Amino acid sequence: MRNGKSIQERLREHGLKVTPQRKVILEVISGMRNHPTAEMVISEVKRVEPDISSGTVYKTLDLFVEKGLILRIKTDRDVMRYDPFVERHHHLYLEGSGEIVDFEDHELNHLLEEYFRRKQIPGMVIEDYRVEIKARISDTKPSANSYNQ
Amino acid sequence: MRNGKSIQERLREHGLKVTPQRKVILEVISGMRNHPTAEMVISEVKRVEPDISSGTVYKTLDLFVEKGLILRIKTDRDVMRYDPFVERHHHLYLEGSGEIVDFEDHELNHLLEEYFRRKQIPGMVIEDYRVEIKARISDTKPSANSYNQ
DNA sequence: GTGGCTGCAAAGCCTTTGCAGACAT
DNA sequence: ATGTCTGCAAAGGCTTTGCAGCCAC
Repeated sequence: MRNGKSIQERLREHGLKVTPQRKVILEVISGMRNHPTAEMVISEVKRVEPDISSGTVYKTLDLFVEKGLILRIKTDRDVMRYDPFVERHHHLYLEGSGEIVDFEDHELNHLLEEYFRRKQIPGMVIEDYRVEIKARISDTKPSANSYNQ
Repeated sequence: MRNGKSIQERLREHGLKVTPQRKVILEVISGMRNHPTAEMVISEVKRVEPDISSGTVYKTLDLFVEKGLILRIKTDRDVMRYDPFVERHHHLYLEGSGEIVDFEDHELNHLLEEYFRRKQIPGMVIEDYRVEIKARISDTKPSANSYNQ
């Protein structure tokens, strides 16, 4: 509904059989823009439909990734995370909180498109790319730079 | 020795007590440029010094990451991987094999440096960034571009 | 001498798997 | 009608943890 297509349509378009569980899971994760862990998806899903089992959610998330409905996000520790937003975008990995925030910027996309159009890697076909940005919240002192530790 | 500093020096410089185990682990991982998993490091380490325990390797890898001697690499499934090469560089994630290959390119680094110098993200301090590139080995037809699938 | 490090093994945790029954098409 | 999906629970696999003894400084 957010993008004009019903949940059913989106499932069917990706060659998936429509079941109540899949509808709930896709609906729920589509609304989560915080790059949820499986556990976060599970608890949201169970809020809507308490009888869905965790195993089903795991299996379904795998399936959605495989079919391109969602992305699996790389993390350097931690557990698996998922992203319902599949267009090209980048990620800010926040130090400390461990939060992952979307970073979309037309200029950056353009820059990289240009670059990768020119740059060919011998023997390779580039399928996708994204920038992972490590960042931290700046100390709340907009007035001056603060050096700490 | 590869970069003019002894293993001991590198440990001490990073504020670490020098132990035989740490020397072996750092020595071994410094020579591995294939982004090894913990398991791969462990088996290499045990080849040199069979009595080092796996737990110690895990603890030591964590410590090295924390102290900035090595990097932990993001993967979207799979297990943890490590990278002894800490300068700015990018990663090619190869479809199929799951291999991760270093990608260094001055032009790309320059492009991004420029970009991030101009681009400030409000409330954030950018600490690091790298591009993750999803790629696959192209079919072995060097003569012409090959369109497949 | 002492705080930190190691080895060992067990525990922990997230995720996957197997299977019988239920369901979508 | 049937091939697939679900729920349940157990198994799996990687990583972490606790603790006693040892070691680097």
